[in-house]
Amino acid sequence: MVKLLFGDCKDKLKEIDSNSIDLILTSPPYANQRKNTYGGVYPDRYVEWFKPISDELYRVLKHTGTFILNIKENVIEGQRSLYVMKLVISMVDNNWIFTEEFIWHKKNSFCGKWPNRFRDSWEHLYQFNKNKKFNMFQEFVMQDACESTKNRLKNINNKNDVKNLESNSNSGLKRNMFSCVNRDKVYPTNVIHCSTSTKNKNHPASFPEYIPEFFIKLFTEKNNVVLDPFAGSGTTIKIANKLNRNCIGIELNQEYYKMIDDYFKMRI
Amino acid sequence: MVKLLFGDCKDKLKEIDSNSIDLILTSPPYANQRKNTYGGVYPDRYVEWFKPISDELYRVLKHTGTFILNIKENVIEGQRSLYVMKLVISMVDNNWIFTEEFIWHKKNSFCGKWPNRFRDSWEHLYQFNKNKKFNMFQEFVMQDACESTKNRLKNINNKNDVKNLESNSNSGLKRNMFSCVNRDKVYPTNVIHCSTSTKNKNHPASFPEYIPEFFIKLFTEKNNVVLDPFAGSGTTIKIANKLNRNCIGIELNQEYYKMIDDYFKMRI
DNA sequence: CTGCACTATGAATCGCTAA
DNA sequence: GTTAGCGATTCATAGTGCA
Repeated sequence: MVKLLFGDCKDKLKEIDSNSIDLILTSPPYANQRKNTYGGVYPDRYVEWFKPISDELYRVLKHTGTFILNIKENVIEGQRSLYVMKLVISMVDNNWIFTEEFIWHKKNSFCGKWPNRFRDSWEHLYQFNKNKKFNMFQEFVMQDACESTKNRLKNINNKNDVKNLESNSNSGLKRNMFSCVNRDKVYPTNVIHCSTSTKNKNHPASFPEYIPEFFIKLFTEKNNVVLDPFAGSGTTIKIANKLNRNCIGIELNQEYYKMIDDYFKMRI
Repeated sequence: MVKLLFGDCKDKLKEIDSNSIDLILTSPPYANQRKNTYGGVYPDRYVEWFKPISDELYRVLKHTGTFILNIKENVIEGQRSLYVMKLVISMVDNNWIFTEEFIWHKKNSFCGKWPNRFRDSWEHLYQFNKNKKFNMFQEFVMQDACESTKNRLKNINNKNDVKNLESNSNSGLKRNMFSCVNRDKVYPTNVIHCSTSTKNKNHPASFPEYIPEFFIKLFTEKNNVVLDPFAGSGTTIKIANKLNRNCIGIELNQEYYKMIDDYFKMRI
C-alpha cells in the first residue's frame, strides 16, 4: 500500500488513524533556510510551529513505533541556533521519550572556508518513542566487521588485486582481508557514515537512500506502515515501498507531490 | 609554566586572573545517579551546579579565547538526559557565544549489545567564545587530502573547477578551484575521528591524546595559557606542556592530583 | 568486465557593499 | 540603524564515459 496525501501535514495527519504507524521518518524544513522553496520557518518560532505536528505524530504512532527526526541547526551571526535543542526539550515535555541521538556523518560535506569555523559535516538523527519498549530488529542492519576495508574486500577476488597485494609487500594485508571475509558481522553504532546523495537534482535536501533504508530495516517488519509527513522528493517512501513496507507520504509542494505520484504511477 | 591547583575548581578558579586564559579545554564529570562516584552530580541539578563554574570560566578567559566543553548525556531509564542541552541553553543565557558543536567520533572497539540501543560511539565537543572574533589557527590542523582530490588538483582541466559555476540548489555556492592547484593538505571538518590506529602519520598521538592536541594547536600559539579545571589524569595539560604552551590544571581528587604532580616533578 | 580519468554537485558561511 | 545581495572561499564522493 502506498498512500500519498497532498497538503499541509498539520491538517492531513488528521486523516490518519491513531496508533497505526510503525515508523515516522522525516526531515522537516530547517529553520530560516531555503526561503524561496520550502517552509521557511524562523528559528524563534520553530518549536511553536512544530508543536501541533508533533502532537499529531504522537497520536498516529503505535506504542511499539519509533519516530526518527533528521534536523540540523544553522549558523546565524556566528552562532549555532538553539531551536533544535529547544525542540527536543519541548517534545519530551509533551510525552515523547527521547531514546537516542544518532549522528549522521556526511562524508562529502560542502566545501568552503571561513575564518571562524570548519565545514559542517554532520546532522542530528533523534530517536523518539512513545514507550520504553519498542520494536527494534537489530540483526537486519548488521555490518561487516571490517568496515574500513569493505571497499577493498569487494575486489579481493579480482586477480590483479590479489597479485598486486602479493607482490607489493609482506604486510599481511591480503591475509587480513581474507580473514575479514569470514568474520561474523557486527552491530552498528550510533554514528552513521553516509555521503549525501548527488543523484537527486530536483530537491535541495533529499536523503541519501542509505539513511531511510537503515531505519526502516531497524524499526519495521514487512507490511508495517512507514510515514513521512514531509515527503519531499519521496526518498523515504520509495525505499519503504521497495522493502515491502506500506507507506504514507504527505507533501505540501505540488511539484514534489506530482513527482512522487508520477513515480508510483510509472511502477504500476 | 605549569601550575597545578588542588581543590574544587569553583573556589580555585578565583585565584586565576581575569582575561588571562587562551583556551579552556575540559571534560567535567558527567551527571550521575550514583552518589559516591567522582564528582557525582544529579542530572536535574547539573545546570545549577555548573553555573558558578561557568561564570568563573567566562571571567578568566581572554576575549580572543575559546572554551571547549566535552560532555555526553547518559541514559537513565531508557532515555537520554536533557541536562546537556539545558546546560548549553543556560550558558548562552549567561553571555557565552555558542559558536560550534564538534562531534568526537570514537572509533572504539568496545563490544556490547542492548535490546533497545546500539553502542554509543560519539561525544559532544561544544565550542564557546566570549566574542565573535577569536583566535583560530586553522593551518596548524590541516590534514592530508584524499587521493582523488590530490590527483585532481595536480592538473586541473575540469571546466567546472576553473570557472565560477552556480550550484543547482539555491545555496549560491560557486567554485573556482584554481587557487587549490598543487595543494595536498585540506582543512578538517567539525567531525573529529579518533582512531586507535597509529598508522596515520598526521595523528601520531594515541587515542585520548588527539583531541586536546587538535584543539590546542587550533586555538593557541606557543606560550599561550591552557586551562583544564577538571584535570583528571592530566592529559590536557601534559599535551599543552609538550606543545610549549603554559598550562593550569585544577583537580579535586587527591590521587589524580598527585599523579599529575609526580609526572611533572619527574620531568624536571 | 576492468581500470582510469573526468564530471557534477551537495540543507554553507562570512564579510563587504548598496539600498 | 537594518537588511538584502553578491563575491570569495574550497572537498569528497558517486556516476559516466572511454580505452
